[in-house]
Amino acid sequence: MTKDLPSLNCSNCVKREFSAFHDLDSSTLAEMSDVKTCAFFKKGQIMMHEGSRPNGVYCIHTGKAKLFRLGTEGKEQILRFAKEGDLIGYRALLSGEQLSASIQVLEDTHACFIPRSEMFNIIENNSKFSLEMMKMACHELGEAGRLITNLAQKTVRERLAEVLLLLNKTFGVNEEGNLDVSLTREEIANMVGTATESVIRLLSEFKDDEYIELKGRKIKILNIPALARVGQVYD
Amino acid sequence: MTKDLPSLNCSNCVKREFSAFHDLDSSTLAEMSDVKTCAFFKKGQIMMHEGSRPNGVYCIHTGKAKLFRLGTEGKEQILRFAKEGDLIGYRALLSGEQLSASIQVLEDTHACFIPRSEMFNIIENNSKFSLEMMKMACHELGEAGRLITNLAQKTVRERLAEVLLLLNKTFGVNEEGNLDVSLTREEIANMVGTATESVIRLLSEFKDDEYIELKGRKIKILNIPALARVGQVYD
DNA sequence: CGATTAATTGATACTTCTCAAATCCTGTGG
DNA sequence: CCACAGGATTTGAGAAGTATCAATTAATCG
Repeated sequence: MTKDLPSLNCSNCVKREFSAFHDLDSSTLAEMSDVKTCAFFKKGQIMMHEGSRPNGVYCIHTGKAKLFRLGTEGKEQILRFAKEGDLIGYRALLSGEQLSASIQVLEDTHACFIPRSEMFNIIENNSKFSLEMMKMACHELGEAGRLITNLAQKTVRERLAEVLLLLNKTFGVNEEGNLDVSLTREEIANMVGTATESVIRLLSEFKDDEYIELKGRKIKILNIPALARVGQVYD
Repeated sequence: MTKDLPSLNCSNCVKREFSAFHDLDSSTLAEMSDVKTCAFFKKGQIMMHEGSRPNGVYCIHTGKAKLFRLGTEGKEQILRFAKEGDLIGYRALLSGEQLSASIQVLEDTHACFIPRSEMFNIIENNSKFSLEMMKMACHELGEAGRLITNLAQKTVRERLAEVLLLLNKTFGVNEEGNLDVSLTREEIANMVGTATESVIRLLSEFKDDEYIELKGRKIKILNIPALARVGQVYD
C-alpha cells in the first residue's frame, strides 16, 4: 500500500525552490522530469551504501535522512542530515569516487532519482547550475571544517549543546514546540562523537538546568542563549 | 633580496601538471598568464586570513602551507596542508563565503595569484575545468568526512599514528629519509587534536617501539605497517 | 499485550589534560 | 663563529573528563 503520490513534475515541484535546481530553465526541467524516477523509502531504509558508486543522485521530496560513516569499531558517525530539497550522493558522483557515507532515512521518505547522465548533461550545458553545485560542495566543505575543529577542541558537553542548536536550525520545531526530528540517544551520541551514556547524563543535566525539556525522544529547547553559551557558539 | 624567479608563465609551468589547471587549453593559459601576479611569502607569513573574503586564489609554485581554523580558546586546528600545484582560497571564492580558515606558509613560498574575475571567467566558459574544480571540492569533502570520523572515534594514539602516515603520503621523504616537512610538536598536536605534551609522550613511545626515529623536528618513519596497525588505517 | 529495544543510573577504570619545572634547541645579533 | 635570549621540548604529578560495564526501568512496535 503505497501512498498516493501527486505526480511529481519537476517544473511545478514546490520543493524545487529549496533545491540546487531552483534556477533551472523550463526546458531543462522538462527534460529532467522525463528521465527522473520516483522512489519511496520506508523509515530505516538505506538510500545508498558507503563504498558503492552512485548512478545518480536523489533529490528528497519529503522526509529526512542521516549521512553517516562507519568508524573503526563499526560505530557510526553522523556527518550531516538531509531534508526536503537536499541532494543525496552528489559528492561521490561528482568526484567519481565511492560513496564515503551511507544514507539512511529517518522517516518515510519520497525522493526523486536523477541519473548520472542527466546530472552531467545539465552541468556541462549550464554553467549557472554548475556554479550552484560547486557552491554547495564548497559550503559543505566549510561546515566540515567547523565540525572538525569542534570535535578536536570542544568538550562533549559543549558539543552536545551545539548539536542541539544544530538540530533546531536544521529541522526547526513542530506544533508542540519540540524539535521536528526523532533521534535515539545513540544517534545523538553518534553526532556528538561520544558514548550514549554520556549523552543521557548531559541531556539530563541540561534538563535540570531548564535549558531543555525531555519527554522520551521529544526534545524541546527552552533556552537557546544558554545552550549557545555552553556550546561556545558565536554566530 | 628576493630570489631570482624564472618568469612564471602558466603555459610552460612545470607545476601545472599537478594543479587543477592541468587540462586548460593554450589560449586560456595565455590569458591567465596575463592577468595573474606572482607573490612571495616568507616562512611564517599568512597568505590569507580566516574571516576575510578572497579576491582570487593562489596557486602554489614552490613551498608548503597549512590551513587552520582558530577554535574556542584561540587554539589552532590544522585542517589540511597545501603544496606545489595546490589552490588556496578556492573554497571561499566559489561558495561566496568568508574564508573558513587561515593559510600560513611553512617555508618560503612562491605562489601565483589568479584574480576572481579570471577564475569565474574560466569556470563559466570551460565546463571541463568547472568539473575539475567540483571534483576537487567533492574529494576534499570526502576527506573531511573521514577526518571527522577519526576525530570522533579514534584515540589520540591512533590519530597520531594516522597523522604520521598522512604526512608521509602528503610530503614524502627527503634525501635523508626524513619526512619532508618541518613541524613543531604543537603543530602536530593541532593536527591530531590533542595537547602538545600528549604528542610528545606518544612520539617518544613510537620511538621506543622503533616505529619512528626522532632528531629534533626531523622525523623518520621506520615501520609503516606498524603505524597503520596502530592507527587502524586500512587503505 | 508481550518481546525487544532503548533509556537510565551507578560504580569503576582509564585516557587525556593541565600545570609546573627543567632542559634543550634555534635563530639572531654581535 | 659564538654566545645568548626566547621559544620549544621534555618529564612528572595530579586532576578532570569520559568511557566502559552491569543492572534496572521504561518505552516502543508489531
